[in-house]
Amino acid sequence: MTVHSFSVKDESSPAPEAGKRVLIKGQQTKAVIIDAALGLASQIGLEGLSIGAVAEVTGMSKSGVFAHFGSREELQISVIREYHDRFEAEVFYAAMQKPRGVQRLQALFDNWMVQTSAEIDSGCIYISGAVEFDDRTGPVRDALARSVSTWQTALRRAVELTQAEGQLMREADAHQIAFEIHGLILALHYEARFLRNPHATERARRGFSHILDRYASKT
Amino acid sequence: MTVHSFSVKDESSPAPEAGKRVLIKGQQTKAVIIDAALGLASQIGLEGLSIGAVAEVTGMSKSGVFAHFGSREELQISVIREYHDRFEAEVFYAAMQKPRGVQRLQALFDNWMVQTSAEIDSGCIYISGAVEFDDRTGPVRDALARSVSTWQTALRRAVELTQAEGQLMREADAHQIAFEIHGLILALHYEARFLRNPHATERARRGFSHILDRYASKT
DNA sequence: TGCAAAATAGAACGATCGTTCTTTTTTAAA
DNA sequence: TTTAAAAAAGAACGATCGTTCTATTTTGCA
Repeated sequence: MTVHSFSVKDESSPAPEAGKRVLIKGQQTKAVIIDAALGLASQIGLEGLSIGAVAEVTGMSKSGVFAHFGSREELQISVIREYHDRFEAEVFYAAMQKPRGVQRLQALFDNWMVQTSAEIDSGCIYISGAVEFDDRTGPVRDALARSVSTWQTALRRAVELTQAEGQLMREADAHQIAFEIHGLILALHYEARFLRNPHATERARRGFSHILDRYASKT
Repeated sequence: MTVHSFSVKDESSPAPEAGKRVLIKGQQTKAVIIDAALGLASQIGLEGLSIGAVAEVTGMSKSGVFAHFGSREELQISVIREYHDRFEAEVFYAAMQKPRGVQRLQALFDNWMVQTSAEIDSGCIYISGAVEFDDRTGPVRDALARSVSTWQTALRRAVELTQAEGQLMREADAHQIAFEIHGLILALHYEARFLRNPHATERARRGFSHILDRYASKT
């Protein structure tokens, strides 16, 4: 209820005073664990994420890691939450400083591209997770689907704002536009990460401008 | 060398006479196993595929299943090969009876859509496998990448034929067109399978016609 | 029908998994 | 500095994994 935002902000923690150390030791460690777990999950997927591997990376014992979460599922959900927050910050909020309309939409797409095919390792949890959990049920799948849906809604709103600004056809279906944009990101992820195609980024970029052209308001 | 075809046909088996039983018992069983394994892999992925699960589904013992392949990797590769063959038959060859050009391209896309989001269970191994193996190396990844590349080449050829027929701009980059089409299929898979969005099929279809429009030869 | 070969089963291996329980160490407030 | 709580480690559990080895059954040709 309080967790997923993308534009709706609320603080659920006990209001930390600025500049003051409020994290007790356990919470610091937990943050380190989640960071390591996110790194691992980005490479080998949420399903491949094992507590033993996280323990090894962080230099802790398995039970030490486990104690912070109580179950592997809770660890996975924490990773999803962390990814959500970073995605929100680096893709969504980073684009919000652009003026609404096509500039902001372009910034969202650019940031999304970076997040999806970042040079080093990464790999997008929203994409790998969708494949891993599309046949499963349970809290992990729910958390993932909710996070993805939140982002999709935010993207669609950006499209609608662009329409409202008169830079995209008002009659167009924003869902359809968002669907086609999503496809470009997925193709980028597929080609860049799996097939190691160096032209993928340029193709996605051109595809996006094709979409803008197609739905451009006829002046 | 002899295995991946997509338009180049050659027989590597010892020429079975029509209508005659040539499969020795073991090969029949192997075919049953691969069929079951493909079904499992379509649901839980190539990485989730376990010999124990295949044994249970087929009513055999683990070692009985294992003996046919010698390793789990070989089983995975066999599954990829089987998927390749079915994909080729149901998507590629099924569309080859259409006249070259936009009709054939449309048929390829339609067949591909069915293969990707078939109502019941399924799930496309080319998509899930790409996510599972994008950070790995080895023979399984190689087999998968080779099979996908073969299909992409076939798709691109169909685009080029459509250009040659004068139904798509000759100046357009066939790679770019294939990239955008691929994106629609990936978005369809994502939305239909993970998010259970019932409108995904229609959106993919419309996206495809948008691509045809955009690259249409200016008459 | 007999018989070698092929196919399958069964048991066991080491490894890794998530999890539980117990013990030790570390933390942070009094 | 004392002390109770929090954090972390350590050992062990049952389960499952791929694989190996040996024994049994089934096949298909002579």
